[in-house]
Amino acid sequence: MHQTKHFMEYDFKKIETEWQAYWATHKTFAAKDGGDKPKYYVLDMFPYPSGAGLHVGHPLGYIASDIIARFKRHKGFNVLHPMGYDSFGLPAEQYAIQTGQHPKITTENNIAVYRKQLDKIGFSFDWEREVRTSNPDYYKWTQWVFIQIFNSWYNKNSNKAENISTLIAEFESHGNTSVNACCDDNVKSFTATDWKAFTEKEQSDILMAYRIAYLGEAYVNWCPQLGTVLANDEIKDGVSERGGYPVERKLMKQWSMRITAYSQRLLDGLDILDWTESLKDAQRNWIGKSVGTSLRFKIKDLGLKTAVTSSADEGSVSRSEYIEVFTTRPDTIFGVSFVTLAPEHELVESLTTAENKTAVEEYVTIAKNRSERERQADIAKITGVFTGSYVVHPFTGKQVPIWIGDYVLAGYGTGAVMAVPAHDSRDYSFAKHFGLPILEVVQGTSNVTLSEVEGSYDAKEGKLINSDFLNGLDVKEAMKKAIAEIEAKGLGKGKVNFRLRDAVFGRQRYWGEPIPVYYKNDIPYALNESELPLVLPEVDKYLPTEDGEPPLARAASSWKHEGKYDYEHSTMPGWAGSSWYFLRYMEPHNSSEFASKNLTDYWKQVDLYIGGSEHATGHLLYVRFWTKFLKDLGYIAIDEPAKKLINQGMIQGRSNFVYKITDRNVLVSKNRLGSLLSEDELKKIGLEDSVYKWTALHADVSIVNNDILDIQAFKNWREEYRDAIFITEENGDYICGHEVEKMSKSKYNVVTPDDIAEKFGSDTLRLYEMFLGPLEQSKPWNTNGITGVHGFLKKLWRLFYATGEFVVSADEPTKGELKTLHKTIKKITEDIERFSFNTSISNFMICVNELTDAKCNKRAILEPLLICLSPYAPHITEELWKLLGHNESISLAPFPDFNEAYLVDDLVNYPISFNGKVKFTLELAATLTKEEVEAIAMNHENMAKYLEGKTPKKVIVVHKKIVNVVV
RNA sequence: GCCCUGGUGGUGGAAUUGGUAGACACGCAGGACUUAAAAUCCUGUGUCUUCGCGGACGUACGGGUUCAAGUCCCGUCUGGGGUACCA
Repeated sequence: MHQTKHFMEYDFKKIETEWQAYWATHKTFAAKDGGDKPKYYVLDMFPYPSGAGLHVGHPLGYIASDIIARFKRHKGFNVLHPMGYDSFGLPAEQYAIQTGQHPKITTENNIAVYRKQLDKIGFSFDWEREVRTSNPDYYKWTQWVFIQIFNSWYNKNSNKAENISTLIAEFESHGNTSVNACCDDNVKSFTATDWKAFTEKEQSDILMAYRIAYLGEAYVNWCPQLGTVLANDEIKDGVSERGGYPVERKLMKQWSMRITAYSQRLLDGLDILDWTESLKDAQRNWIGKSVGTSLRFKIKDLGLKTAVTSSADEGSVSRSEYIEVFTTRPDTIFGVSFVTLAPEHELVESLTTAENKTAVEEYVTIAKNRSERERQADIAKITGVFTGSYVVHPFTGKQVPIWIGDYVLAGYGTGAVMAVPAHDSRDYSFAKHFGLPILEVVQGTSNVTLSEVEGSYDAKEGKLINSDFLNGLDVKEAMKKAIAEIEAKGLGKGKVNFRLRDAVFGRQRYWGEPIPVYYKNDIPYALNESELPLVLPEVDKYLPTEDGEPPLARAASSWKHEGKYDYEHSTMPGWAGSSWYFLRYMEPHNSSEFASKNLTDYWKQVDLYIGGSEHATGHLLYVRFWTKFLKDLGYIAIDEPAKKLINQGMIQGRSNFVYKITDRNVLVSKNRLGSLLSEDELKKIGLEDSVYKWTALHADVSIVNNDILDIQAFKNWREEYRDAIFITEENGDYICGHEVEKMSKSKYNVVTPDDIAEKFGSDTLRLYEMFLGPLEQSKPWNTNGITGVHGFLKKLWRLFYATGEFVVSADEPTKGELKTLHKTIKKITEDIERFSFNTSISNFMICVNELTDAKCNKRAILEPLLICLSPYAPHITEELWKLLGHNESISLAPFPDFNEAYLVDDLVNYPISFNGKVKFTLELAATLTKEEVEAIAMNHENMAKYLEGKTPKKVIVVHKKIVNVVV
């Protein structure tokens, strides 16, 4: 008797460990490199194995992708579903700095923890293909890609990257005058003869200006405390994301990637991708294309000394007589009331008149030294200074003052703007602040003039006024005409600008890929492919050297190329390894190529990519860039890494609080706060009256159940509260407060998947995470409903064990049972295909509820149901599948076919509504025509009651849907 | 500020193309089984009103389109995410 009982219970722990072991030993989920089946590649965004391990938020996306992977296998696809680790990164390095432990050890330990946690959830990853970016046999190929990029230039004529040798050949035969490349702005022109006469160093410098991976001067976010450069997305609120240290702007020689060469293609590529519009919008904004025109303003000669510029320019006139601006609103040219230069603008000094010199110098010094952080802090503060000089308006001939303002950025456009305060809010604020004129030239549709409202009219709609030859035109026409006029007069030309900046590629850190470059006579050379990998050397400390060199400068003196030449001391940024990893999974153990062409051709691109939206503008732009680059050079056949992409929402933490009276060891239950305390209580805690101050303290969520604190557990948890007095509710409960916050250790609100798996099993965890709500929506974690999905699994189990023993019947299913099954197959398939996992679980619940009510234990129904459910709850379904007598894993079974015939209803339930409000319903034969339905409804006994003697104006019958009577 | 999202019972959420709002689950209340608890099962549960039948209201708010609006349009409020003067 006892044994039978043990058998009939759903023993998830035993089932789950056994099946996880089975999948591992049978390599059930290994992907095949080819075959007759169509391929399907499902990828999760690369995790960084942090020391804290996984919390319940992390697996959300993995569970979704795993369901898809398993579903696609049932549907007959050859599925590639790999996992690995983006294992270079700052936390392990910070830990190394603090403790001296090699980041490699830290990383390995963390990975071991991750792996154990992942295995427990029952994912169908092909672990044979695991990759780690910090392994030399992986980063060998990251370095190889770098060398390809270093050895390439971007040819605007062919509109793709080409090997640098084609550029050198062009230089040797024609110089650079007819080269149409993406390169540094200030490259001088030279002839073939010049080129041949240049020294090796000079040639190297020139080529550097063309390379797609190049060493250049760049303003970077320098973090002195970390001794490294940070990317924009590694900075939050002006301080480093990790560590929270201040960050300043600094001009440094840095390795960079000419991603800007790909701006237009990165933008265009978005159109064909099946990504969410919001994600695509984020990328579009980040790339920031603006179409406008360049325009030169002649500087009014006030007897200033001749301006000196560093760059030669096209055209016959020396640029020093002009200020060039970029504008997207050439139509507003007659509204220009001043011109503003960035403080760093090269003409600032020469344009400053003697009487303004002191003020300008003072301003420029302050503005230049203001760190990014300060500039962000008082963004609202308007600062600027007048130079004393003027330009001449190209159409009116009037003089226009030249100002300097730090709202103009040196790095965008030309570093100078034509200010139209009436139609640009930034110019408007500046003009208001300094009392400069505001000239209205666009009349909005509202007919309200600017003097009647505060602020500028920025919209690109309306008619031009006060604008000479543009008068009466609408904005669009005026733009065209203005550009035509500007071009005709030789003042400028139509131009496109991008907000996207080149990406800094060097980090002054230890724990990253060494950049495969060495320096000989001050010239950087890339390593030969045969010399890869350049292995990360050992160092005594993970800090910069005393004279500010990166940690790699600490490597043994023998760490030199050919024993003599210094290697580059910077390492690659975190995004290097993740920019191509999806390709390595296609052939992770290839030692002669990053992946062979026949395999990249077979797997092509990721069919479904799941990950967090925080990577919208970082990782996802870089991986698109590298993919396009590798395509250009012919290494791969596709130019977008992922066809479809879904962002899973964040799972936030739900923190609990207890309330402590200041200076007393007394904790007050939430609902008693601010209420009167009894005489007894006051006496106990030594207070005169019920007025007191209190603070909220985080309580560990694991000792709080439905906001009720386990007081004893709390005392055990916190030594200092062992003797605390608890002011509870009347029933003796201590109620905690709660708040939604980020899940983190310091807030004691972390829930790990292990906790859940221990209590309810991994199948329950998987179902519950999906049941919580739509995948893409953010939501706080809370276990309130978990018993519901756990109960569902038990109910499923009981379908097989209704009598206490495992019994299934071979009887023919009834019409009703078949309907239940096929309705479920249909819904589940639709739901999976639109990634609506929460509703599919509801549908499974409905199905099991109906089968339970029907007392159905028929094999013909339960077998297909198990297959449908197995992507969601793989362990329990494997077990029941085996008990049904199968020897092979359920994951190999084909998905059941859906048969519409079982769903056809004989009757339709027609709601009868009056003016849209439903009053009663009618069950009518599905075969009835619209007219018959109308006739039956109108003659129904209830009709008179609701018509209240009125004649219906109109009756609308929507076939098989609804009847609406208009009265 | 700008861009993107969301706002539906006590709670998580459902309603796929405009066609019975609140599926499914939690919680709560009552009941069955049990010495008791756990587990399981049954019934009820949007709000107001009514003894009840029923009726009225109801998808953030205000308008509109429509025979019919959670769904479409206009305006407002509000939660969350991204971005930071990009001319």
